[in-house]
Order: sequence, then structure tokens, then C-alpha cells
Amino acid sequence: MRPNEGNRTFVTNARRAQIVDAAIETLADVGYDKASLARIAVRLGISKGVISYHFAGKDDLITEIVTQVLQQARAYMQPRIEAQTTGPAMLHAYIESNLEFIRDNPNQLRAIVEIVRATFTGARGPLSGNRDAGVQILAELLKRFQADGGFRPDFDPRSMAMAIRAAIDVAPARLTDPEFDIDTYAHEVVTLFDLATRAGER
Amino acid sequence: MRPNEGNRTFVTNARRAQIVDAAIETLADVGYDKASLARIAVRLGISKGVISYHFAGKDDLITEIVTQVLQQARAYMQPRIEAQTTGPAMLHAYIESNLEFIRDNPNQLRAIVEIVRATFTGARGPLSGNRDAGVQILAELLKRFQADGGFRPDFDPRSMAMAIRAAIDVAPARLTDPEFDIDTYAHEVVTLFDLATRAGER
Amino acid sequence: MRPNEGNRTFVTNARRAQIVDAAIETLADVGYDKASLARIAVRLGISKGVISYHFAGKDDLITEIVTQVLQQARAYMQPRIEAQTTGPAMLHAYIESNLEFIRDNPNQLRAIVEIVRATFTGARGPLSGNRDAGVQILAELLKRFQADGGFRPDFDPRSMAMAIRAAIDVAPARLTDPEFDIDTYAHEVVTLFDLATRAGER
Amino acid sequence: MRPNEGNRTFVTNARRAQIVDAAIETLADVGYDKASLARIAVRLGISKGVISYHFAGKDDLITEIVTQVLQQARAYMQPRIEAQTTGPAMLHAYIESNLEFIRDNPNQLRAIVEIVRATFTGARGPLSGNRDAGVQILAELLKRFQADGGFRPDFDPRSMAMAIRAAIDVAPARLTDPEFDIDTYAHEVVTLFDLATRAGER
DNA sequence: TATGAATGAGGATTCATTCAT
DNA sequence: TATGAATGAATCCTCATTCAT
Repeated sequence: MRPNEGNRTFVTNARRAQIVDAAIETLADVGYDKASLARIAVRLGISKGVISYHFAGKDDLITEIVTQVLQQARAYMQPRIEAQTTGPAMLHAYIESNLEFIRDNPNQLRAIVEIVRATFTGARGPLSGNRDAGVQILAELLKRFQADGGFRPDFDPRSMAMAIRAAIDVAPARLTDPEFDIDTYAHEVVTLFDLATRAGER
Repeated sequence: MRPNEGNRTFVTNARRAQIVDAAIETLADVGYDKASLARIAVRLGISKGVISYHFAGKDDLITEIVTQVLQQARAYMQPRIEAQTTGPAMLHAYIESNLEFIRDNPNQLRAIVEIVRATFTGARGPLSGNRDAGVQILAELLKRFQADGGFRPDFDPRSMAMAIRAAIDVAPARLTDPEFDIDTYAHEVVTLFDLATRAGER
Repeated sequence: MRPNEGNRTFVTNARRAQIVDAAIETLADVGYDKASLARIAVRLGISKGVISYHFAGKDDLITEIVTQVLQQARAYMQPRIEAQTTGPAMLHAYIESNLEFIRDNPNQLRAIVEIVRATFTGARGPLSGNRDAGVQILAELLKRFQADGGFRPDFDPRSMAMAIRAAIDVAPARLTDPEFDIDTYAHEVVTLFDLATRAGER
Repeated sequence: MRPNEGNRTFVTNARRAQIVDAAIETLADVGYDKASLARIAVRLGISKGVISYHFAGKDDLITEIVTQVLQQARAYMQPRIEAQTTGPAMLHAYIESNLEFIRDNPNQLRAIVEIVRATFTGARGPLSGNRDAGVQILAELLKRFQADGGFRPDFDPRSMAMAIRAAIDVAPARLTDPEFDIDTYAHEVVTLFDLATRAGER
């Protein structure tokens, strides 16, 4: 019998975590469609069946990864963002905490990006629901501070949010490039979107 | 015997073009990994073998798609960009012509994005070489006009180029969203990067 | 250590009975090949391992089901049949008690039929031995009363027994059909085989 | 590309027939659930993929078998049955032609019986629609001649049809039993149902 | 007694590719 | 040129069984 959510033993949770980790590394390594259960199992040195035992199916595993990483990301970033009181400070914190989290969890993020991208096309896969949740949340934040006068009033929050998220989401894939310095990039992106959103005399 | 590059007949070229078109539509429709040769062949109403006959393999077909689309894109955008003499005008033209080309050739671009994404990860696949050619070219342009004083001198061209390309490359996937208006987006992106790069007293 | 037949505790026997019941329901529900140990365990809310603990294997469980149901069936039908003294009365009792037992124990019988069917083919499985025990016993009965003059002397007892058993064994599967009335069917089958076996002037 | 029904080549049809034959033998040999595509392929000495190439899936293959065998059976039996003008003669022809066809095509019939039985349970599988077509058709025939006075008026046609079909359908599985003589059985079954349905003074 | 955990074989299906015609 | 045919590997998944606890 497969362990259902309610009552999982310690060992079960450890195995699940192990499998999730291996899956994340595999996704980061070889991409979504090459990240087969077999490959993940090999990386762990276990049988394919173990994964099937601990997860209802590939979708279940993928969902778990997304849930887990997003939760970690939220835990890291949310307090930093919500601590800010002005629009520019919020945006600064938003971009910086995002890119820092990416820097410190490159595989996790590469995996997520792989999943989102693979899932996005054709509305298939286990994510179909919350796919541009990220853009929407950021757009709401921008709109709020725009109303407060913290930003220039004449930009479209959704377009701006899309551009910001695009600038962030592109980072995980670049991390393998030795010429890419994510801290420099973070500083540049913060500055550019500060200039792009700042209220004031022109 | 398979026709080698040198001497291709008219029919051969027509078939190749046909197959490339069908492949582009399929990629745009169902994504990279579901875009099997079988699916492409069915869309054309031909046998799978035809594709194998005209292309050395799937990689060859993919490469051809990329080559062809990039060439079209270049043909459309390059004159417009090179007609400009100032940095801001060049950037305006760059962003606008990119997004216009995307608007007018959504399938081509979705296909390219699918290919890049699938190919990017793990340095495998037929694109491994020129993967951030786009970023590099744009970075060069920015650097040039930065030297001329057309842009503020203190941004990192490569980072800026990455952010710009990210904002552009995210568009094809959004085109299916009925709430997404690419013209509005184009205008917003032009404005935001104009503000972000503009030289001058602040 | 697995409990061997000799000394089984009360709890062990209770568990075995529980498992047998769940297995019967599962077999009746989803058929032989979909009746996996996992499904049976889920129906009981226990671990798969429990079944493996109490039974040497799937074959052992199946054998137990057959043994148990056949014993119940015999207990129900045998007295009724043996109480008769004439051929026609015996046959009447045989058919009627069989179909009544089926009516009152539909799941048990559906399970048995599933097992027999799956087992029968290819002489594999745990039943290979006593598979047409039913036909043989009935054939003996017919032969006996045929010798006594209770039936027409010129039918082949084995063929007749096969036809009778076929008419009976087909009933369990029909029970789910709302248009099928087993009491009507019982009456019809009794009549038809009465006519078919009756001795006498024609 | 898979050959669709419309335009099949000679070779394709030959292969399909070969596969259908091997599938029939396999079904007859080892039963429905053990009759995997792999096993069928091995019997033919071909790759599993060949079956997938010629048939859309297992269901497609099964459906083809059923269609083909039923068509052969109909072609053999229908003229014989329809040539009769009286009820008893019709029933005689029905039972006899059925059992002769079974005798001459034992594997085909064993396969069909396997499929029907496996499919029957739980309304799953590719046959769900026409499952007791056989009973219904026979019931109609009986009812017609009953109305004509060719049979005794007081039996229930559906119950009688069920019993007759049951007696017939049990034969294929018995064919492996060396003690079972299908011609004797046919004669006995004809006689018994003749007695059971015959109109007249009693 | 019972459980959770793991295994490895086997299930159907899809795929890119090859080859004879 | 084009096709149909076949291959074999890889996909995910389900299963009966075993074993340590």
C-alpha cells in the first residue's frame, strides 16, 4: 500500500525527500523530458519501483517538487519583501531576494524553470493551474504601490511584472555560464527596474 | 541516396520547406518533446520516412528550422535597427521590430523558443553553439552606443542585453493568452528600457 | 514465521476469513486479473504485506476462496439434493438449489466463476485438478437415476451434465443485468431439463 | 505512419492477418490476461513494435480478432440456419452449425470466449457494447417460431436462449479434453433442446 | 502479527531510425 | 523521391513477492 499523505513515517519522508532531491538534480542536469524516472532512480542507486512506491506517478513527483521549492522560495523571499514600505524598496527587495535565492539554490530553480516551461506548452501536465501566478502576484504589488504614488503612474503593471519576472527567470539557465555573475546581474536588474518604475520629474 | 547540400532539386527544396513548416506548426502546438516525426508527418499527410529521407535526422530538421526562422527574423529586423543612428532610437527599433516579428510570426517564434528551451539544458542538442548569440549581438550594440554617449555609461551591457532579450523572448508563449496584448506590451517594454538606459541628469 | 495449517490462532483465522471475504468482493467487482493483492488490501484498509503473511501467495489465497465457497455451496445444496428419491425430483432440486445459492451469494459465485475462467485456460493455476468436478458429480447422479429408469435411457450423462452446469454457471455473470430475473430463469431451466431428460412415451 | 483502414497494401494485410492469427493462438493457449503483445510477438518471431505499427493498440487488435472471427462464424452458420423453415429444424441447424464451427475452428472460438469473458466483467474493455448479442439474436429466433406454433408456447425465449448459448459456449474450453467428443455432444445438445422446446401433447 | 519498504519483471505504448522496394 | 515496414530502446506504470523491523 502506498503511504498516503496523512500518516507518513520518518523513513518514508526521508525517502521522498531523497527522491525529490535526486529528481531536482536530474531535471537541472538533463531537462524535463530527459528526466525519466529511470534516470532519477539510477542517480539514487535504487530501483525504479521505489519511486513508483513513494509517488503515485510522475505527475505526483513533479507536483511535489514544485510545491516544495515554491514553499522554500516563499519562505525565503516573502518576509524580505513584506518588510518594505515603499514601492522602490519593495521592488529592490523583490528582485534581490529572488536572485539570491536562485544563486543559493541553482538546481532547485533550474528544475522549476524546466517544469514550468515544459508544462506551459499546450496546457498539459500537472501545473496547468497556477502557471503565471508569479506574474500576477507581482503585478498586484506594483499596482498597489503605483496607487500610493511610489511608482510612476503611467506604466502597465502587468507588462512591467512580465518583464521583471522574465529578467529573473532567465537567470537559472545562465548559472552554468562561467562568465555570468549573478550578483552583478542582480545589481543591474535592480537598478534598471528602479529607473524604469521610479516616479518623478522627467 | 540522400541529396546532399550541394545539388538539391527544386522538388527536394519544396519538400524540405513543407516539412519545415509543418514542423514549426507542430512545435508551436504541442511543444518540443511531443513534436515527434510521426506527428509532423501526419500533419502533412505524408509518410514518416519522407522526413528521414530529406533530413539526416531530427537534429538536422531542428537546425534547419532554427536557421530558417533566424534568417527571416534577421531580414525583417536588421534593416530597421541599422537605420537608426542614436542609441535610444536603435533600442526602440530593436524591441519594436522584435515584438512585431513575433506578433506576425507567432508559430515560428513559439517553435524557436521551444527548441531553445529544450536544447539549452545540458548543452546537448543541435544548438549548443550559438545559444546566446542574441544576447551577445545586442550587448555589442548597447556597448557601442554607450561609448558614443547615447546611453547612461554605468550599466553593464551584457546584463542589460539579457534583461531585454528576456522581456522579448517571453512574449511568444504569452500569445495564446487572450488577455495579453502584444502591442501594449511592446510599447511598455520600449518605454521601460528607454528609461532604464537613458543618459542624463537625474 | 508464517502460521502453518496445523495450529492457527483465532486471530489468524479471523484475518484469513477477512481477507478471503475482501478478495471475493474484489474478484466479483473487477475480475480476476484486476484483482491484485494491492486492491484487496486497500479494500480492507490493511497493508499488502498482511496478505502475504497469511497466505503463501496469491495462489494460496485463491485456493482458499475456492475451497471455502465450494464448501458453503455443498453444505447448502447437498442435503436438498440427497433428500430426493426420484431422478426428476433430484434434478429439480439440483438446479433449483444451485441457482438459489447463486441468487443468495452472488459475489461468492461471481468470484468462483472468475477464478475458474482465469484458471481453466492452459491448465495453469491452482485449480488445475478439480476443474470439472462439478460436471463429473452431476454426471454420476444422472447415470444412477438413468439406470433406475427415472430418466430416458438414451441420453449421454456427461453431455447432459455439461449442458446443465453450463446453464447454471452462466447465471452469476448475468446477475448484474437488471433485466435478468434469476427466479424466472431457475423455473425455466428446471422445466427445460425436465423435458429433456424425462422418460416416457412420446 | 500507421496504415489506416482505407488504403492497405497487400503486405500490410498479410501482416495484420499473421498477427491476428498469432494472437488467436496465444489467446487460446494462455488466456486473455497472459496474452501480452510481447508473447504474441515472440510467437511470430517479430518485434513487439511490429504489432504497435499495424494496430493502434491492444484494443484495436482484440477488436479485429472479434470482428474477423464473428464474421467467419456468421458466414458459416447464417445460411444454414436461414435455410430452415420450421422452428425445430432451425434450432437443430443453429446448434449443429455452431458446434461444427467450433469443432473446425477451435482456437478462434477459444480466443473469442476468452475475450468475451475477460471483457464481460466490469463493463470494461473493447467489447462492452455487443456483449450478449448472441443471446438476443437467438431469443428473437425462438420467439418468432414460438409465435408460429413451431415450439411449445410456454417457455421464456430469453431464458431458453441463454441456456442454449451456454451449452454451446462451454464447448471450446472442453476441446482440449481428450475424453470430450464434440460430435457426440452436438447430437446430445440438439436432442435435448429439441425435447425441451417441442410443441405437442404431453 | 503486522507493516513499510524495496525489488525486478512484465505490461502497453511511443519514438527515432533504418532499409528494401 | 517516396513509402511502408520493421526494429529496439525508452517511456511510465502495476504487480507479486520478499524482508527487516
